Amino acid sequence: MRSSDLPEVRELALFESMSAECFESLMRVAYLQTFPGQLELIAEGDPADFLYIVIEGSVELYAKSNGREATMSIVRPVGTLILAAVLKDAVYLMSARTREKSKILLIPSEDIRAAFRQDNDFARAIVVELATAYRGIVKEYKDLKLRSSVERLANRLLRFHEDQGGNGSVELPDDKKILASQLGMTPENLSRAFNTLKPYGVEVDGALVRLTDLSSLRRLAKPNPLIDSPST
Amino acid sequence: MRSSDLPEVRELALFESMSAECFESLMRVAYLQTFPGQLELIAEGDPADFLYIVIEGSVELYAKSNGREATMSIVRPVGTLILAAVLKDAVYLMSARTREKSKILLIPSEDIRAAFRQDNDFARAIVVELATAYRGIVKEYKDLKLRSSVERLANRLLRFHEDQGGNGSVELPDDKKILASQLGMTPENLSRAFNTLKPYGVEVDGALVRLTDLSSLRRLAKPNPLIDSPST
DNA sequence: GCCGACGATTGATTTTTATCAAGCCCCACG
DNA sequence: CGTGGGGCTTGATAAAAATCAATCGTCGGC
Repeated sequence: MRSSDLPEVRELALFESMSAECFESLMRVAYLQTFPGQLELIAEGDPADFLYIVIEGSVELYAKSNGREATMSIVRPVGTLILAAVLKDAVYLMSARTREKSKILLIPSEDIRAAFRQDNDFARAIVVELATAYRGIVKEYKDLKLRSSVERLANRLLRFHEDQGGNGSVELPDDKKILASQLGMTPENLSRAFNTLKPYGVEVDGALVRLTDLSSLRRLAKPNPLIDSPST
Repeated sequence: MRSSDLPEVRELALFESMSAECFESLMRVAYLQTFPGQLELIAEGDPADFLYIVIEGSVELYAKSNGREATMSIVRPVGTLILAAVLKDAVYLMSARTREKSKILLIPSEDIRAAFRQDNDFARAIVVELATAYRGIVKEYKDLKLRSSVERLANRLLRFHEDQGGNGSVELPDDKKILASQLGMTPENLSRAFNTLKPYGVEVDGALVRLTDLSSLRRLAKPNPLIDSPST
């Protein structure tokens, strides 16, 4: 494919400082594919053959062990999956499935590693990307270790609220089932957690949540920038 | 200080491919200091002024929120703390305290970032270090999200056992209080978890644990290389 | 050598969370 | 149009984990 097909990829922080030459040669070996929904793109344990970049749609990263399964995160356009495995030439630690029909760019990992060796600016961009990803998961780990499930939900709602402009209402971006798994609880418990938050001005109507008493919700949630702010 | 003072630092994966020149100039601005035990080196939220490298002793990384506190990890010689914050020029997400009298090398973060800009081999070494750290915490997050506390303990014991040569007995590297916090449980619950493992051949005597029925313990723990193996 | 602090353990109890079961609603599909 | 399945909720119950309280033992400091 040609790089002109995907200006938005070129604008990714990961690629924008890359030399034109390197970028072109990466794009030449890349595949742009459209996948149906609910398709397993990656199974954990498989060798990392490709770097995946979500162009349209969305992808769920999840992990399994014994019979259990947990959603790790949702990747939306334009975002990359599992850069760390690609760089280390290791196996994937997480599985990935499309949530809906999605357009994905696949770049062979050997070519990513070659570009990383050749292009110093690219190597530096990767460092920033990895450092950001690392700090992101540190925050999620703290969230899970230091808070109860009701607190996690309250803080997540406040974060959504801020992301969405902060006008008192929130649109849940995914199914409640997935939200529950992201927050480390069962769907039943998520439902009950919403009920617990009712006295704090949380009114649920399907995917729409109204926050009618923010100060009281904040008092309960005690949001912490070192856990909740998106990119500190 | 002179680089000849610390051959073991030069041998760190992070520094070994660095140019002699860059390494020398980093070492010139570095401080080697000895701290007493139980001293708070870093408070989360502070700007990342230094990269810390543990030369002797050990350092506990922990996080706080509301009243609660959780141990994130223990760094032993020769290991680095909070590289990601240094590279992003951000605030620390975790606090750090010495566990015992410890010798620490401090390198101003601005100098680390300068070296990262100048020395391409160093930039690449950082990528590997960060990717490894990222995958490490992904595993811990999976551990916490997908297993019960007894399973976490069983798997941790099996990992210690392997690290220590696998001769049927295990020496716990830290206080049980810290082990409990690392595993995401209270000390009381750790004690009870050891008791529930007794039928699986786990005999505790202080910091010494004897594993007398490995196959039965493994059957319970169901170790998973994508969670438990140190550096996959 | 004694005291006090702290780690560890145990028991009793409460809180939190998961599991099991049933029912509702809505939408896609025949 | 009806029907079936999936997402969601609710209730009842069970399991897991935390909390509170008390005790024991050890070790360092006075």
